[in-house]
Amino acid sequence: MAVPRSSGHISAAPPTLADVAELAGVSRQTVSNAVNNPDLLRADTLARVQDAIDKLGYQPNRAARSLRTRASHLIGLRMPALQEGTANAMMDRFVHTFVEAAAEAGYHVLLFHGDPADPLDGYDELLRSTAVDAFVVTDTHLGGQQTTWLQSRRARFVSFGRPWTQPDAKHPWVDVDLAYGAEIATEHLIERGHSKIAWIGWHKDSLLGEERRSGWIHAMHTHGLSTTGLASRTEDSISSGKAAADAILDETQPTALVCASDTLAMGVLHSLFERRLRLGEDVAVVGFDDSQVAQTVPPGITSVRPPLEEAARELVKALEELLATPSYAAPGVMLKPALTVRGSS
Amino acid sequence: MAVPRSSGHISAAPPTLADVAELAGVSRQTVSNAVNNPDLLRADTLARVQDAIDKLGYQPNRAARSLRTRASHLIGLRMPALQEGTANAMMDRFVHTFVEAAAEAGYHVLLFHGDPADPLDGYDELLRSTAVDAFVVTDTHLGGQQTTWLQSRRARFVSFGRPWTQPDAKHPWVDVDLAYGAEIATEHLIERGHSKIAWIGWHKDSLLGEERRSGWIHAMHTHGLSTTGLASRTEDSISSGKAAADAILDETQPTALVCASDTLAMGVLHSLFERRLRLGEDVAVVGFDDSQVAQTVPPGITSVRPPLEEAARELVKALEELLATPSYAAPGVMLKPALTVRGSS
DNA sequence: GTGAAACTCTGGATCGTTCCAAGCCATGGT
DNA sequence: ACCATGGCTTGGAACGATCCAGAGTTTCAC
Repeated sequence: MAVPRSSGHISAAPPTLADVAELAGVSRQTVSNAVNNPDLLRADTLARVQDAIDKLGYQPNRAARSLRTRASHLIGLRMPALQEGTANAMMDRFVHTFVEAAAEAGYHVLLFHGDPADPLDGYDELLRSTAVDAFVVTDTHLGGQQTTWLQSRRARFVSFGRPWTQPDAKHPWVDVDLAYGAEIATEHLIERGHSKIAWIGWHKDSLLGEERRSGWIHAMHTHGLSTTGLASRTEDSISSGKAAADAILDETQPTALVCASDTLAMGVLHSLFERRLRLGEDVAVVGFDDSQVAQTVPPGITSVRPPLEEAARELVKALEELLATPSYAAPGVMLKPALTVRGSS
Repeated sequence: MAVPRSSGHISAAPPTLADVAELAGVSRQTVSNAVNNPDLLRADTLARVQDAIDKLGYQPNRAARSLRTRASHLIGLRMPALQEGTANAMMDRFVHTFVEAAAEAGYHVLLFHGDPADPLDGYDELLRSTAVDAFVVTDTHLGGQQTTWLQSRRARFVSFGRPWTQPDAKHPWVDVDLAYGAEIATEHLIERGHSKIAWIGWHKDSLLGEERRSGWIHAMHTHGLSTTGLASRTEDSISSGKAAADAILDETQPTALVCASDTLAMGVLHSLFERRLRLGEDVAVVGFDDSQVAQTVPPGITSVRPPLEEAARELVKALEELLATPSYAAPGVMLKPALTVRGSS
């Protein structure tokens, strides 16, 4: 249009490539190259164009660029269901680092919402409208519906969580070895002199639950300790954690408990509170997730801390490769958690 | 182009408006109208076009639409700084409802990250590249930098948090009346028979802190109770909450404490834990924010619960109006919190 | 039966960017 | 002096949608 803009700084309509080109006295394409392939330009031309860009405060229009390149530089993330009344806010930490790492790689995160009852809801629309370049899927342990569906649509995605039910899945994934987590938690308690160490975990049909439980069993057996009468399986809620603790404390009188989640650990704390037992002195407790609750409850709950920051960064790395080479098939990455020791043990 | 696509369902390239038009035997514009202004079409034509749309699984390409209409249907939200070691994860609840409400209004949320040291970082790029239609600003109590800057750039935005330092600000905002929150918290304790009720709050230069404190003072004075020696001002951390509680419990021996945050309340709990005092029996405690920690710690901490869900919905409503009528100037909305009573009082 | 208004539908231009193929201009070997 | 070479730059076309002005069709009053 060649309509000269006053300053470009506070003007209502942002400057375009053509404006920059005119100011610098070059063609549109040269400006585009200056932005995307600076090494194609002669040094003096580049400098001139850069000056014009800075002067106008030019930023390429995202919609136009997306349209032409068929890439939005957006990564879709469906909001995990919010669980009130539990201790688990770890998604916060994950999302935070993910957004940060994605920004460094030139991607922004598109948060969307889907009907909690339908794990697929929301993906389709974004995919069809080419609104995002890829997805991050988070709740793979609830069954592989999302990943199989996305694969069938040839959508690009990475998952935080191994493909539990599809050993042949080819998408990149990152997960945390929580069997190992349960193992170091149990061994920590053994080192502290405990030998009657109970397990409070989730129902048998929870893949995650059985995974964690196996770590406890392995540690116990390695050290020649019996596990009979020491295991309990229940819902992931405070009240059922309390009920399980009540039962096991009455029956077997363990001196320490390993819980499959901080939520269950809080249930145990409720049981201890009622019995007027002192946490960390009369009974030791270890939780999972290293949630804010574990961090702040006096005297602090020892907890298995998943390396969410590292997981987020690994996922972004995988995404970059995936988007650079469409055929990219990464091996999954399994990360090891660490134990954060606090007053409860 | 008129290249016929095989099925449109699993094909790599999504169907376009032209594909639909060809299949339905109408022009592109007619399809566009079918999507955006269905009442302009004759009933039978509309049905025919709809059929074609369904058959091909057509969704308008977002980039193309954005380019032409200059609207991205994205709302920018800068990730609030993550505070580990505090009890405050309320942003989670807010963001969740916000994303949900925004989705209903046809908007998605673009999460971005900015240098924590620079409250403006990140906004500029998105604004210049016309990546978002508007922003939601959240931390207004840290000073009005973001809002004044956005206003000067003529950006559209709403804020969660009143314009503390600019009484003449014209953007829509929603906030929670936390002076009222402190008031009902204090009155709740008075009703339970307490009269020596201490306040543990933030430093004097914290606008939020003084706001909440005034509610406590008001309630105390209304009931003819003295506040001398009962107020304490400190950092928002567990350790300083504990220190403040230690000091005030030694000096004035209050029977109840109102804390400006759940984090401070947890500090108090640490102090009680050390002194072997029973929470809710020997000493009553009320917190702020109704965080997961307050919900889960035995026997539960009574806490002032901000209506984050309602706030998020109000903000989306304001956004819709703002984007519909650019000159829209809403009065701010002030919401009242409620008290969630638990075992700690 | 006729003209105008109302209703439907169409084709071309456009949003701002990148892709593509071709053009320009020095350089250098013959 | 000439043509090939390669580095830089250019104008036109395209991405997929909507805006706009106009064309075709129907409806209805006179």
